[in-house]
Amino acid sequence: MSRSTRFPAAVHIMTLLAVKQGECCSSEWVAKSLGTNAVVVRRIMLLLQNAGFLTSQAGSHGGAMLSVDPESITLRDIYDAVEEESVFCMHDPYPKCPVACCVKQQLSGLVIGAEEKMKSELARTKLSTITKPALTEYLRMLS
Amino acid sequence: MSRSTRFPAAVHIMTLLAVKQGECCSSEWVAKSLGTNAVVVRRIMLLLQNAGFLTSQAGSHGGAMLSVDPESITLRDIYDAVEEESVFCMHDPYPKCPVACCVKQQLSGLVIGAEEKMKSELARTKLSTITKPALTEYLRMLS
DNA sequence: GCCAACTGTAACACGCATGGTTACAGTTCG
DNA sequence: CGAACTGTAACCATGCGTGTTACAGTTGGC
Repeated sequence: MSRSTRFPAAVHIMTLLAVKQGECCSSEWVAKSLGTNAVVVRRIMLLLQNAGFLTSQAGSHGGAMLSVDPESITLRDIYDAVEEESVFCMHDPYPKCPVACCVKQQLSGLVIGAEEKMKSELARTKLSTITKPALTEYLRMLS
Repeated sequence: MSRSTRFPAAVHIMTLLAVKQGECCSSEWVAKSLGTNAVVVRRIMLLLQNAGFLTSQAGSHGGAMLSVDPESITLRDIYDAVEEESVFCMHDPYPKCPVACCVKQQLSGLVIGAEEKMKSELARTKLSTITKPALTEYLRMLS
């Protein structure tokens, strides 16, 4: 896979923390649900911490906890927190060709606009849209 | 660079052919403007041929020619022709965790929608929007 | 104070997509 | 026939993302 799975993983992490609201979750436990390694989870959690979406505590009985209301952030916020690269990658045309330069310049603006539309769509969905049904599923499993 | 430069390169190629409308352009010549190799150009040209956007002719004085009106196709058409992978890549969560499965299922639909918005934005721009100013630049260079 | 259970972080291996490059068979025109 | 092309295969280098191990630092409980 050439594209990053960080975004879906980050949403997954945030949802798990939301479901376990109030409890500290160890990266080991979270990694089980993601089907991956604890270190991978901690790497993504660091990005989410930098964005202020969760806090983590070292030491025994430590772990991570949500520090925002799922109602107050959107999928775009999560996307921006973990995915810095643009989905488009410009090539590097011959600088002395006027056609090449013209194309590059115009296209640059257009792809930024297109990517922005994608992010705007992500912004229309609150994290709670994901976490609420997940909580329901979780409670059903417990009973 | 992990993301593909095929889309910008393809738009660049189509623009060069539009500017040289009626003439056969060799992949060697196109490659100069792109700042890359002739084989790389031919690889992308094959995708554009499959989409019916250009035709190429083997043999001496061969090369490629545009086979569509720049007014009649959009950047989305070009994007779809050369870029098959989704920009989002789902992770593979632990299948027995109800939260994991719930997140994956919901997110799948949402990211498809977001990507569609991006493509829709590309569809708003005709190829001619790029080729017209490029032609102007080209003519200015000749004079 | 010590141990167990955590996080943070570095280091390295691995797989995979992309692009660069060379090579060569096939086609076409003069 | 030879020159100038395309189409295509083969191989390498590079970069990114992920998996994995290892280890220093922190915290709570005994």
